[in-house]
Amino acid sequence: MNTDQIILIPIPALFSFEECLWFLNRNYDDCLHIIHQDNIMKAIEFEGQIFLIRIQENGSFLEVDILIGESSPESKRFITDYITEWFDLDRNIQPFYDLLKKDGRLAYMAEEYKGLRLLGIADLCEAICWCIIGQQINLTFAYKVKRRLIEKYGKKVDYEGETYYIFPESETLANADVEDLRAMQFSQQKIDYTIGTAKAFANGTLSKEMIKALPDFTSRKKALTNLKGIGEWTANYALMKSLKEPQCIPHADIGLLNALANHDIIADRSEQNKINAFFETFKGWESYAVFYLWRSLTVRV
DNA sequence: AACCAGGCGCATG
DNA sequence: CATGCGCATGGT
Repeated sequence: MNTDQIILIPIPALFSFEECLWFLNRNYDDCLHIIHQDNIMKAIEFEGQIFLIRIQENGSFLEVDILIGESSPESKRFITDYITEWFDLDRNIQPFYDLLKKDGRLAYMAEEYKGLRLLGIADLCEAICWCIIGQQINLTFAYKVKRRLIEKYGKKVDYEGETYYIFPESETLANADVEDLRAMQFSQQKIDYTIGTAKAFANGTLSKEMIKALPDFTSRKKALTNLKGIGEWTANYALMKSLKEPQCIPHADIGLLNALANHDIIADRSEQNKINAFFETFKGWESYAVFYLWRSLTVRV
């Protein structure tokens, strides 16, 4: 490959590409990336152009190959930033590991999940739509619905017999056909929420930059929950995945509650005081604690 | 075959 | 503010 098509990104301490890939894969069918033995491929868009990138480990670097798309200083900068954010490479997670090791129930995670990073969703609209799809249904089904939506409305690029998709533009979703969404097994409410969210992004009422610019966590959450279909759970999830806010707790998340119960942190779902006390000990790292608890739900064989 | 899913909005008390 | 209900349907 032409060296001009290659980007090398230094790997930070406490980073495991393999752990991250495994989490992205798990046992679900996510259509926004394709994972092979030792690399991951994904289509992303920059200035109206679709890029296909392949990421793999190369010594102490992540090697990014630009398989489709014009390599330029600008596009390389964009891709580097994109991957840095996606894999949360800029964060020093040592303080989180120090907290993990202090908690007898979770200390094992510092070894078993060593180097796992909070995987992000760069596009805020995508993160919210994904939440809406996933509300109150099982993940296997949620991924099916997501795939139907993306295959119908997303941009795509073909490469060596595979198709790589990009989450639909908010403008496209804002004008999505209600009957189509029903056929994809969106409930009527979720159609309203999804199109409403897409419209807010499309008409400029809402944007990631706008949310970022708000002064504090509470006001950022409030700006999201003002939208129909975005409750406490969705707002926390979206801020965690898209803005990488460190203090997100998707209260009432069924997976989180199950994980807390598995670790004997709570006995049943009503023990809010115990949940609060637990997260109090992870002050400033709540999102990471949640993410690692989610990780614990899928056992590696 | 009943019960559960990475919830939310709205109506009540 | 807290609780309860309908939504909607696949997965286990």
